[in-house]
Amino acid sequence: MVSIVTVAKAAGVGKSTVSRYLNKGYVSEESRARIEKAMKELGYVPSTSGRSLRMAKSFAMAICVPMISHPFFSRFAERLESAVFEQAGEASRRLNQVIIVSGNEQERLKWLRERNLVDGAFLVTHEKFDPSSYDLPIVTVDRLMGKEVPVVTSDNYESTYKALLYLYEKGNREIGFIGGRPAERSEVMRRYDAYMDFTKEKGLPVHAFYEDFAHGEEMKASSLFLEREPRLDAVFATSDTFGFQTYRRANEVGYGHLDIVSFDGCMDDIIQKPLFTSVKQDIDALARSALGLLLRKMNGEECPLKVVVKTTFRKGDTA
Amino acid sequence: MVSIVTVAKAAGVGKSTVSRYLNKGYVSEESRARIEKAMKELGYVPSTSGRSLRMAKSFAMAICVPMISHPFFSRFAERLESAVFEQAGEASRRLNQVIIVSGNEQERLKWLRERNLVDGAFLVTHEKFDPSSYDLPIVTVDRLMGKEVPVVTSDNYESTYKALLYLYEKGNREIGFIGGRPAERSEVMRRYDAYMDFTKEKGLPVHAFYEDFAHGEEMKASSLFLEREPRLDAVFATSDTFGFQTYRRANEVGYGHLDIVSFDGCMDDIIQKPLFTSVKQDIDALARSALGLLLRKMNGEECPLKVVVKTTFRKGDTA
DNA sequence: GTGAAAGCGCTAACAG
DNA sequence: CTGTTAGCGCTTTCAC
Repeated sequence: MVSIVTVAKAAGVGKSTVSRYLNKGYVSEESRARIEKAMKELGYVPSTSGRSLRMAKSFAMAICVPMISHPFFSRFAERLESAVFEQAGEASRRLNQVIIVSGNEQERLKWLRERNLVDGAFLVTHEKFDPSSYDLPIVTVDRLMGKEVPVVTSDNYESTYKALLYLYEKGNREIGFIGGRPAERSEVMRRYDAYMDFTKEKGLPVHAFYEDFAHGEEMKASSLFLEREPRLDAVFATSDTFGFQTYRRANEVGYGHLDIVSFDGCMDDIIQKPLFTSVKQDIDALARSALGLLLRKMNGEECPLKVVVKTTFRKGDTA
Repeated sequence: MVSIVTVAKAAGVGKSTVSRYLNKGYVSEESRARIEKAMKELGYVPSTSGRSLRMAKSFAMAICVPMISHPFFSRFAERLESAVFEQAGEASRRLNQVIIVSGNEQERLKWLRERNLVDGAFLVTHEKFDPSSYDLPIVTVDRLMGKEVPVVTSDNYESTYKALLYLYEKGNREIGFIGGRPAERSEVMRRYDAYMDFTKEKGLPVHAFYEDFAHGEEMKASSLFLEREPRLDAVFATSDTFGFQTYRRANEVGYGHLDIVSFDGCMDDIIQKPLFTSVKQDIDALARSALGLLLRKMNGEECPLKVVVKTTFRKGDTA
């Protein structure tokens, strides 16, 4: 294997000079040129294990999601992964790999942490969890974990409010709300706040179905909801999965016309028809922001505690 | 940090004895007890970076998929990840982590390989690719890469044939076939073979739409297909996404009754209604088999070149 | 600016 | 069965 020593010999310098070159330390123009030449010729690539051992870092990070097969989570993971790879660079000492943890957050993260297999983590879960139990830089998406843990989120309140206004201005007066209530404090709850405020302000009746469903129970929830609320003319759903199931169920039971707006708007490539009218989260921006925050945290830099990413309203076929 | 030396001292033995203990070498009952005690008390956890450096291995593997947000791929990744974590064990030197590569297979795998960041890889892609360009143990799902690369796959031919027979026995005589034709040699093609054989044997007309679509083009393809074939009474789709889009499109244009069977059957949790009549792949078994093969390959053990996993036929609402 | 040397945690000879 | 030793590739003092 071609190591730093091989390069040093070929370039006729000491190995620490090569290391310094790699780490942007002071190196003369002369040495720099010879080192670069040697590296190119030998096809040198720095060894991550060497660095890891020496620096007690892994250059890897974990992304924890409840279920990787959920549309939003898988897309988030996808964007995050690209973002990490882009900034990894050629011979740098930046973050290299993303390890996906799907479910079992506590156990897996503990395991990875103990072995120094990750330098930081993103939490996109709602699992009950004590952040202080790990001394590991953490950034969450949507989840509020306390003053020290930065969170990246969408403008949940404003965009939900706007979507409701849209439904209202179309003439709807019986507007329902369906969604999963997070078990832990989460920015996602702002969507519910917006609904409650909106209905109050406009003097509309409240038709909310907001409980702690597991992912995968959307179908059941939607059925119950429509059964309980037989006179809605519109529904705001906190996720595509809820929106889709409500749409399906309404068709199935011949509910009559129902305007539907869903939050997320990330399933356009799977369900192209009907195109859901949605509040689209900017998943790419969420992922990039989250990465930015984590990198800062890991470097001990100043780090904002909250980043809000703008959503866009996309009119589709369902409202 | 508590290392092997800390443990050795506490136990009053040499560090190589501890190492031997860890690696199932010869250790006296006496030493074993003292080491175990010391480890427990100190909360020792072996360092992966130390091992990686010494053994020139990463204990990580890559799973390459075209798109992690595709239902089948994300579920496969999920199962694989659990399987890996289960066998990782307490203080073992087995595979530890799964690194997901979504898209950009060539570039990313090269990058990971150069840095010794993976010991092996699963390929679930159809990207054009020369396996010999990496000296890395590889196992594929469905894809045929040559005599040295083991493949895990479902009983594509038999199960497709059975599904077609089912449609036939329901009385259908105009049975269509829609699917994406893999760019590279793939076991998936056996589904098409089965269709061609079946129609020939039964003397049925061929209505096949089988081209090299990208993931995400299912909707367009289904529309074109139904336009071109206005008289079908049944369709066999090579994936849930194709099946779903065909179903949607047929409803949309008032196609008339159409029995649909889809391959995969992995979207039941997203699209619970209608429940698709499907040939369900046993994703968990596929993942476990693939892992088994890769582990063998990585250990240089004897390794079967092909493992076929049984599917099950599940009658739903669509046929 | 640069090189020599130490050492991160581990495994694998090797000699006992 | 066990301890000593060397060394994986790297970064980081510390003198020069």
